[in-house]
This record gives sequence, structure tokens and C-alpha cells, in this order.
Amino acid sequence: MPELPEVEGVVRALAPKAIARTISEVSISDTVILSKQLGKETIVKGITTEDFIEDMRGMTITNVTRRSKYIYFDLERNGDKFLFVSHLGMTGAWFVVNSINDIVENKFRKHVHVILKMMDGGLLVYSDIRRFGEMRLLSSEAEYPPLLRMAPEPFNKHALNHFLTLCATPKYINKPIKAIIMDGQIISGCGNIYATEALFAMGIHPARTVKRISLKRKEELFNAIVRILNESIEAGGSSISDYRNINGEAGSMQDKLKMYGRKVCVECGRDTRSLQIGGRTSVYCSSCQR
DNA sequence: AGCAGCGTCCGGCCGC
DNA sequence: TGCGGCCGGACGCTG
Repeated sequence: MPELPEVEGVVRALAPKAIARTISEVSISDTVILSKQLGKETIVKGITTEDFIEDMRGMTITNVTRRSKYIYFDLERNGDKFLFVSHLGMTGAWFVVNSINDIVENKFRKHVHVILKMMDGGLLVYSDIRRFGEMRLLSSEAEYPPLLRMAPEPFNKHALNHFLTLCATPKYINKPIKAIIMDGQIISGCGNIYATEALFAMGIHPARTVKRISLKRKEELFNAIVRILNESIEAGGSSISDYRNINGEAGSMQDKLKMYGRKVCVECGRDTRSLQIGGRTSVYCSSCQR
């Protein structure tokens, strides 16, 4: 389940291996081609598979960066600039290999959906077990407005103020804090794992509404989120479910998680509880979090 | 107009 | 062991 730290790990590993290489051919799995023929928007969004294959050909990757949970590939061809955006969904993964057989794990090798063949013969391979990921070839961010609506990066100096300002608006003031943290327009890149951890670290119940948290506590909560995201980046992310970085490696943050996925509270030993907030399962300790 | 709730993309896994 | 139901990022649509 890649969130900001996991995507950061992918980008750091992918960038040096992808920058300055040029795409010669693109291939798409029969599964995706069939789904697209049935009118579905499977992985390759907003474009036909034929156009995608044609339009990606000859593109040189000039940069690879992260924005929220999206990977941004800056592309250039004949002096024209494009933006290729990849979101890993639940189970997406990129591999830099010379052959599909170099992908060691069966489940990833079995679900390869997009192959970018480079001029030098190497491959950038996108695999996605559950096909919840998405990729878009754009002329710029503005071509896909949701990208413009994303909150600032949590590490940006404006991010705290953005969070506090939106928390005070009528639209959000009565919402549960966990739904707020996981809303990408309020805080970027924080999904269920890190929202759960930050709330546990702060002793805040996930269903507590924003208006019942003081300004000081909200600021402390934001700082806790940033601290936990940074801690996870340093640990190489959490390898829960099917996350792997570009080298097929797992991170170690999952060993440091104190609440997510736990049946018993590490602080007080009581059984953890869970409830649905914004349609997502939220685990918490009813004694340590109020 | 604005928003809550649901549908869409799916395979894996759980429990019966 | 077979199989129905649940899970989940994030957008778009509906009522």
C-alpha cells in the first residue's frame, strides 16, 4: 500500500536509472487492452492504448520526481515537454530490468501491464496485481486538474498553514480528524497507515471532529505526521501487502508501526478497536486515544 | 449550489 | 475445497 514514503523510495531508486533514457517502444498487456476495448479505464487513463503507445514513443525522460503519491516523469521529444504521471494505487510497482524474467517475484512478473522499452535495450516495467494504479500522459499538470488541487507537500513551509486554514472552514470543521488527514486536498500523501500512526502518537481518537481539537494540538498533530513520514522515508517505507521499491526491496517501517495492523495496543495492552471513517477501516486504542 | 454517498477500477484473502 | 463478500486510493457521477 504505497503512501508518500513508499513513493518517495520508488522515485529515489528510479530517478538515477531512468533519467536521460529514451523510450523506443511501448507494450501493454492483453489484459489491459481487452479491458480498454470493453470501455473501462484500466491503468492507462484518458487515452486509447493505441494513442498511448504511439505518443510515448521517442520520449526522453528528463526527470523523475514525486508529488504527493504520484510519480512525475518529465518527458521531452523534439523540444516539446510532456508530463507522464504514475500512481501506484494499491499494488503498482516499477522495475528497471533487462528482461521480464529479471523480476524475481512471481506475483509481480505475472501482472506486468506496461513495458517501456528503452533505446539502449533496457526496460522500465510497470506491474500491478490489482490494477488500481493509473498512468496519464499529459502536456502539463493543468491538463488533469485534480493534480492542481492537491495540498502542498507536507514538508513545504506553507503546508501547516494550509492544513490549519482548511480545518477552520465550515466544510471541514465537523469532520472526523482521520478523514481530514487522509484527504489529499488538505494534507498530501498521507494514507491509512500514517494517519493511524500519527493519531496514535498524539493520543487522538480518529473519529474526533476537527472543531474539538485545539489549534495547538492540530499543529502538534501536523508535526507528528511530518515526523512519521520522514521516519518512514528513512526506513525505506513500510512493506505491507505488495509494496516493493524499484529494486524489488522491502522497507522496514512496518516493524516500527505501533497501531496499524495491531490487535493489541503496544502502550496499554488492551485490544485495539476499529471503526469505519470515510469508508476506511480505522484502528485505534479506546483507552490511549480520546 | 454543494455535498454525501455510491460506483468504478480488481485480485487476494478471509471466513463459512 | 469452493465461493461469496470484503478491502482499498481517489476521482467522477448521482440524487
